[in-house]
Amino acid sequence: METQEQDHLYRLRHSLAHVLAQAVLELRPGSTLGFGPPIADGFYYDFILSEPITSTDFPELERRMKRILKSRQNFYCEELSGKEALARLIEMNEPHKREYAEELLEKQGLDGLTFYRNGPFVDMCEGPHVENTREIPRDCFKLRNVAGAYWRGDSDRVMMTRIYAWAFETKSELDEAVKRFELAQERDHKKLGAELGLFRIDPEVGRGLPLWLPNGTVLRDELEKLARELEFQAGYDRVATPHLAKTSLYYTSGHLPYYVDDMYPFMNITEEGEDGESEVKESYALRPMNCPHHHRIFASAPRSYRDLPLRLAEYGQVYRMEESGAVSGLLRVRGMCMNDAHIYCTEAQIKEEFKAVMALHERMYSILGLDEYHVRLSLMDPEDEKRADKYVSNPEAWANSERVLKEILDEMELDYEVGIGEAAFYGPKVDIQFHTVTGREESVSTVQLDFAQPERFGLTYVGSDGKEHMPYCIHRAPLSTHERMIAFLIEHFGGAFPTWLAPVQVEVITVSEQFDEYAQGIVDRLRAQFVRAERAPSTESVSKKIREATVRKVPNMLVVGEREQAAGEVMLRRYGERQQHKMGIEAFESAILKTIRDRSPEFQL
RNA sequence: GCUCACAUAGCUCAGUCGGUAGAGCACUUCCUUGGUAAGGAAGAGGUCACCGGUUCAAAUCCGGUUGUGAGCACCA
Repeated sequence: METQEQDHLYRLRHSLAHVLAQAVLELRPGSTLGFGPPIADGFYYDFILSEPITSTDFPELERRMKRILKSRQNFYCEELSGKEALARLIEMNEPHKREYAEELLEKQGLDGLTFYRNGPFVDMCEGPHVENTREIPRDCFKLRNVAGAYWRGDSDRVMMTRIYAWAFETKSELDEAVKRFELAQERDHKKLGAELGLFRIDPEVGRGLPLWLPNGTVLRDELEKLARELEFQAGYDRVATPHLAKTSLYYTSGHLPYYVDDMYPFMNITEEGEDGESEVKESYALRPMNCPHHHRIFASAPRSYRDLPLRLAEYGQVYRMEESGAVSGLLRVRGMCMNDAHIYCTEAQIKEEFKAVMALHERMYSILGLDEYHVRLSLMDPEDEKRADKYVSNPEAWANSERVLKEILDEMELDYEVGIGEAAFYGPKVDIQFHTVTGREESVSTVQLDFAQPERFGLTYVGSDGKEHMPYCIHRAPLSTHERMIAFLIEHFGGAFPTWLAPVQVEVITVSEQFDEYAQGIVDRLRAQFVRAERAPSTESVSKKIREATVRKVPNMLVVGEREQAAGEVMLRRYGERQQHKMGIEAFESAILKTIRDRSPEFQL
């Protein structure tokens, strides 16, 4: 039953895509078609338009679509032979459809193709569709936005105009989805980041180079503290390395030439040669990743199998010249600080270390309250295996590490999807995928088993047999970068962070100025215990001060007046709760210290 | 990088037909000492993103640049 419903929704969306195309061809005669599939929450259709369309044309398009729905058009399916299909597409003057048809017939060896007709509109399409447009409520869809999209998802091909739309079975489901989306936008990390004074991206400093404001810096510090503690317990050693290195380091690492487009241009120090020409004396690069520095630390001393696994950890700042259109808020930046570590181990230790890394992920995410993510095994696309610009050539090692990663995930009984073509240039990886509140998917963490770099760096350890062996390297960053992780945390909590993470943990609010001294005493003793407590300005009304603290999403408010002062008490008002709790100062202090120490999601009364 | 849209006070926004700029909040000062989401008053704050063009006159129209957003491509 449920799948039937879903099938019907699929057919409805798919049919609406044809209705949209029909309306667009009415409004912009001479336009040609790309693809128009159903997607989550609706559908889209791609066009090459004879005249541009913008969202100001949406009312007119929607009117036309409704008229088409009302006109009770039947959907007819027609099967044509390959020859007939191509002839039809030529006649229809649909070059992109024709290109795709040729590919389907030649490469995939199909005998024929189906066409669907409804009213005057004909489209080459697999179907399925509804039987008649009257099955589609006239108020169950809404045009959403217009965007550019490359034909066949290929940036070397033409850019088409894509019109997105929402579509559901009923108007109420549509309204709900639109409402949900609008609410999600309220949680957008860019919006909350500005409102809560967490970070700012200043064009004067540079695109994708966020400035961390005091409140946001608290989030970074707390995350670093979390990582330091859990990684200490997991046997990591902390190191610290510079943000740049000689360019030659990246030749050794193999990042050049694969990665050069993502690196800031090199800093060349020149000197005038004997011929008067200036020549490059030294060249430095801002690092796009931390691994080469860590590899040099591994190489800084002779290593024995007794030293392994060696786990080198650092919150390392890296810089990547992301393309201008990719940069967005904190999600895609050009300067970022990564919860990085490299684990050097023997072949026999790989599985145990990898599993420990996955377990560390789970522990960190459970503390942060993040439970909506999925695991992706990212493999190379076999079609691109030979492409030297895409993947390091070492078929045996690729196959080997692919097998090991699969075995580990299966042994851990983790649910995971497989992402073909998502591998790193030097090996397959396990990615942890999150969705933003508005539905965009991003990798938060990447775990990689690296066979290539230890070899390129000539890393070795002396085994129990007295001979030199090459270590394996596991790259991991469970807390991602500060930038991306904090973007997700802001959206996850809607800016209302749990006490341990909150920039201001306690706001002390006096009923009137005469209790300022009492309030200051509370602030002082909490701050002495490293609780981030503040006193609200004393010249405002109580209501105003409560509103201010609420708007700033401070998790704990303490209201104090005559009654509290007399009894040595505080009145605790938690963010989002109306119920208040009266308690002694000592009781509050020990409760909040425990809440912070345990990183508890709720205040422990 | 590509397509489209947008850019007015710290923030959210208004500004009609082209006639040299406005509100609320925030900020500063004063009054108010108030018991649970905005107490009152006054003040200050702008090269209307930038550069150029059209015009007697440009926030407004045109072109370019930069930045931002959505989407596409990219994403160790």
